[in-house]
Amino acid sequence: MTQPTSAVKTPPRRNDATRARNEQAILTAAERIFARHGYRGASVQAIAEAAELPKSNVLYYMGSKQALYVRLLARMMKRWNALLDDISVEDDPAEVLTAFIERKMQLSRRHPEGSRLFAAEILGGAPFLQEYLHGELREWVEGRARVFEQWAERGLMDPVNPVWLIFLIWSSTQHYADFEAQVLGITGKDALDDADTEEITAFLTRVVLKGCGVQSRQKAPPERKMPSYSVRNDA
Amino acid sequence: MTQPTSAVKTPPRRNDATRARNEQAILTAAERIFARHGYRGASVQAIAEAAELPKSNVLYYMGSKQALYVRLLARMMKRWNALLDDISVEDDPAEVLTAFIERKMQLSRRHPEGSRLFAAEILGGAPFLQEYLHGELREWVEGRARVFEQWAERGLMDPVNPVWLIFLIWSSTQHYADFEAQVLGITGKDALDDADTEEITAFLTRVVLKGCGVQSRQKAPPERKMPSYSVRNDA
DNA sequence: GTCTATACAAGGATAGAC
DNA sequence: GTCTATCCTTGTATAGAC
Repeated sequence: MTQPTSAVKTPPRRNDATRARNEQAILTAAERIFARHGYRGASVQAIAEAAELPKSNVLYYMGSKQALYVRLLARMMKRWNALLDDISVEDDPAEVLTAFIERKMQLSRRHPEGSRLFAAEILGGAPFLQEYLHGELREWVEGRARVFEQWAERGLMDPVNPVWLIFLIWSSTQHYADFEAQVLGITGKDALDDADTEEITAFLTRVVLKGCGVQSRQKAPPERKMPSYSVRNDA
Repeated sequence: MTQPTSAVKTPPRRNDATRARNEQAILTAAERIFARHGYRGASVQAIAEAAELPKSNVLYYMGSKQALYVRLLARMMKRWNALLDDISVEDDPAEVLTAFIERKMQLSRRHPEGSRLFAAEILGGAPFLQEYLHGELREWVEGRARVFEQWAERGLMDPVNPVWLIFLIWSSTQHYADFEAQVLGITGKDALDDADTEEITAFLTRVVLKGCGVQSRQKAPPERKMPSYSVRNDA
């Protein structure tokens, strides 16, 4: 960014690719280390080793440990915001809630480290995310909550507290990323595959929709392929 | 333990009370610090300051940072086990699930720091709890799962995957301790009071029971006081 | 632009004074 | 039994060699 595009002296040339590659390696490694040990517990040394780079290289690229951490948090918030599209009273409750649960599950599944990074930040009292939680996110929740209330008034779902409902969806989906170690320990699996994820998504969708008495205003109820699991899936 | 009960020379006498008081202070302080920063991120220094004792005093009483941490984990597992009573097919599904959700909420509410300590441990890959997760806890889950399955066979509830159901209850209740910072940020509250906790418990009970088609084999359905919240409870 | 060498604070743990 | 002083490691960050 600081370099003119067509400088007379072009010393950094093939280094652009190196830089991009190194930055990527650092970000990926750091997300894992921060997720695992929290901000304080993570050491630049450990991040550097995971990225297979010298320690000072990490600081050279990222400026400081804190800058790196904040950058990762921002990246995760960006991913998060990407699936927070607007909804209106006119939308179909069943469809909206189904899509909500599905996307949230996918986010946790695609970015488990980022998910845990976020969790660790909140667990520690959210020192870097106070503003976000009290501002942007709160407004988003209130907007959705108002729509849920209107649906309830129109008899499209039970009159449940919409905020608790949002928390229910967040927590139950987030669980599979944040508590992965527990999930794997109990199920005896090495990892959850796509089939597991689909089954869990179907289960959560079913319970939430039925539990809140959500009506589909379209044709058939959107109850996805009946999640009556066929075989017990432990070790 | 190393001291004979009736030694001729009884040098430690009035110190017993001091010791008990100091140990208690350390355990309370350490639980908070470990919960907030994880095992690595927590420093003995910070724990000592929170307990208002010199650093080496903490190590003197507890032996080492790791011993202190393990002790706190064990204490939390003990609290946890205390509410894991046995159930049988003969029990009433609605009652059992209601009690389950209620107790789990109470545990998170009474011991939020312990709850977060546990969460941080799992988030970090559960290095100290591998055995517990793969052994004791797994067996407990399997036992309960079998009962849920039998209930489903008898038509007392829908044939949902019992393991996902247990995870749903764990995650949705745990959320209010672990993600407290987020919950407070979004609701605009300073803290959740007893009324909030009761309302949330009622909401979760309702959604889970209804969502899983749980039948009460007794008289009236155990739907606790209808949780149709009356007033929006944000700031 | 990259990395080795180093500065200086904070980490866990212990020896020894009181 | 308690706490000060100290050891050695590890932490973040930077200066300067290449």
